[in-house]
Amino acid sequence: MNDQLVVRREKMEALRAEGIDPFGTKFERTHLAQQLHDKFDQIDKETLESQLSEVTVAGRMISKRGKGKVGFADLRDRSGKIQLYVRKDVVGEDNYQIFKKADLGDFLGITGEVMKTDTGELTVKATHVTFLTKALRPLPDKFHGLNNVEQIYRQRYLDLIANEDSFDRFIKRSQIVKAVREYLDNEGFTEVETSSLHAQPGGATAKPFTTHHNALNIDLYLRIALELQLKRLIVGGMERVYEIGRVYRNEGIDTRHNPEFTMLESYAAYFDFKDVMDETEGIFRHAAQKVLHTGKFQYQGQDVDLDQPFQRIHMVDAIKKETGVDFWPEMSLDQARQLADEHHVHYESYWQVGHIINEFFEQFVEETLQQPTFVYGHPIEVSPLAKKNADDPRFTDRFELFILGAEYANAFSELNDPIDQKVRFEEQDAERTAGNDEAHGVDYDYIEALEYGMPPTGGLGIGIDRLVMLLTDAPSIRDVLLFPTMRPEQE
RNA sequence: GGGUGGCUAGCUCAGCUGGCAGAGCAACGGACUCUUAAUCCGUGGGUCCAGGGUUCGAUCCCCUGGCCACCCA
Repeated sequence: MNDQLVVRREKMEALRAEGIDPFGTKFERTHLAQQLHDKFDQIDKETLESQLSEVTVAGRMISKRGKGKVGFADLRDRSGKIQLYVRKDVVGEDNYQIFKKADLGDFLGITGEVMKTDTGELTVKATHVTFLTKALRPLPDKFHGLNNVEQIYRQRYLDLIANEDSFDRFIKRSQIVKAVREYLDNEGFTEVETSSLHAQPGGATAKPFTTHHNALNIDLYLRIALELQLKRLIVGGMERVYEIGRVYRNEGIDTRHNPEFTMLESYAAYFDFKDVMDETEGIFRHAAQKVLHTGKFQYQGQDVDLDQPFQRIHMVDAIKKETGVDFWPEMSLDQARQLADEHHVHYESYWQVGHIINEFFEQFVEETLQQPTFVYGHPIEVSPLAKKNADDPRFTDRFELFILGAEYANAFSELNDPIDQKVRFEEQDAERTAGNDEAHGVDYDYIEALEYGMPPTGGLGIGIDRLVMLLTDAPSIRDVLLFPTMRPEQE
C-alpha cells in the first residue's frame, strides 16, 4: 500500500471517530450542476447577491484550490461541473475541517447560496458541507487525464472520471440508440427481444461462440445475427419489427471488430430493398440530427454529408467504373477466374463467379466509396437470404451502405420463397463442406416457417457501434464500447 | 499469423554511451479569506511488466514470456 492509500484510510477512520460515516447514505439535492448554470449563468453578480438562492448539490470533488481559511473546489455530477466556495467563518471550524481534509475523488453534498466570483464564475457558497463517500484511491492526473489506453479500457470508470470527452461520447451513444428507436417507433415498428442462445447459428456468415446447457444437455450457440427469428415474427404477422441487441462472433479484434457488438435489425412487410434504402437514410439522418444537429460533419478529418441523398450504384457498375472489368455479360467460372488472375485477385477452389465478383468489389471498390453510397445487386452466391433480382437471377435485391470506405449497413428484399431458400441453404452447406467454415447451415425450422407464408419483406441490419463511431468521430470500436473485450491480465 | 512501438512513483512523462532513480500533478507538514492547471517554503513516495543471461555493475544490452497499441495479411 502506498502513502496515499494509507493516508486516505487514516482519514476514513478519522471521519468515523467524529461520528461521520465515510460511506454515507441517501442525500437530497435540489439541483444538478447544469441546472444551476441554466438558471443562473445569465444573472449578474449583484443581482445574485441580492436574491439569495439556497441550493443543495452533490457530486465528486475533482479539484480543489486554496488551503487557508477559505477554499474553492470543483464538484462534478452527471450533468457537469459547479464550483464550490467554502469559508471557515460561514460553515464553522468543524465543518470546515471536513472540507479541508477531503481528498480529490471524495463525494460531498453542499448546501449553500448561489453566487458569482469576481471573475464571474457561478459558484455555490457553502453554508454546510456533508461528507458522502471517501475515495480510498487517488484519481488520475486532474490536468492530463488518464492516457494509458490499457487502463482506459480495463478501468473504464477511471476514464469516465478523468476524461470528459469519453464521458460525453458514451452519453452520445445512448442518445444515438434512443434516436434510432424513436425513428423506427414513429414508422410503426415494434421493438422486440428475441433469444440469444440458439440451437443453430444463422442469419450471417460468421463463426459462433459455443456454450452448453446443462439441464437440456445440449450445445447452444450465442447468436451471430438477429435475422431468422425476426423474420419468423414477420411470418407471425407483426409486419414491422426491430431489435437492437448484442450479437457474438468468434473472430479477431481490431479497430472495427469486437467479439460482441450491437446490431440493429429491422424488418418491414411489403417493403422492398429500395424502401429499406429510404429507411436507412432516415435512421442515419435522424440520429445525426439528434446528436450533432446536422448531417454534415467530419469523421477523422474527412467530410461526411448525410443530408444529401445517398448515392446508389449497382455492384457490377461500380466494379466496371473502378477497374474497367465488366461482369454484366454471362460468363463461365473459367472466364471469371481468368479475370481474377489478370487482376491478381485471390480466389478459393469452391468459389463461383459471384464470389469472384464480390471479391473484385471488396478489393477494388469498397475503399473508394467516400460519401454515403448504397451498393446494390450482390451476387446470389454471397447472399443466401436475399431475394433474387427479377430480371437477372445471378444477382439479388440486396444493398450495403458504405461511407468513407467502410460498411455501415446490409439489407435486402428478403427471400420469402421457402423452396428457393432450401436450395440456397443447401448450396451454403455444400460450400461449408468445400471448406468455408463460415457458410450458413440448413435451417429446416426456418424453412418450415417460410412455408406458412412470409409476406414480401424488406430487412435491414446496421452495426450500431460503427454508427456511433461515425457520429462521435471515434477511431476505434473500443472507444464506443464501455467494456471492450480484453485478455485477462496474468497474476 | 507477421512487423513496429509501448510498459519507470497514484496519474502524466523524462532518464544521455551501462555507473547511487528524476520532474510536474497528486499526497504529507507549514503560510495564505475571490481561487480556477492557485501560489510559496519544506517532506515523503519505486517489484523501472516478469523471468533468465552478459557484465565489476543492467531501467538501459541480449534471450524468453506477459499485456497493450498501431500497421500489414
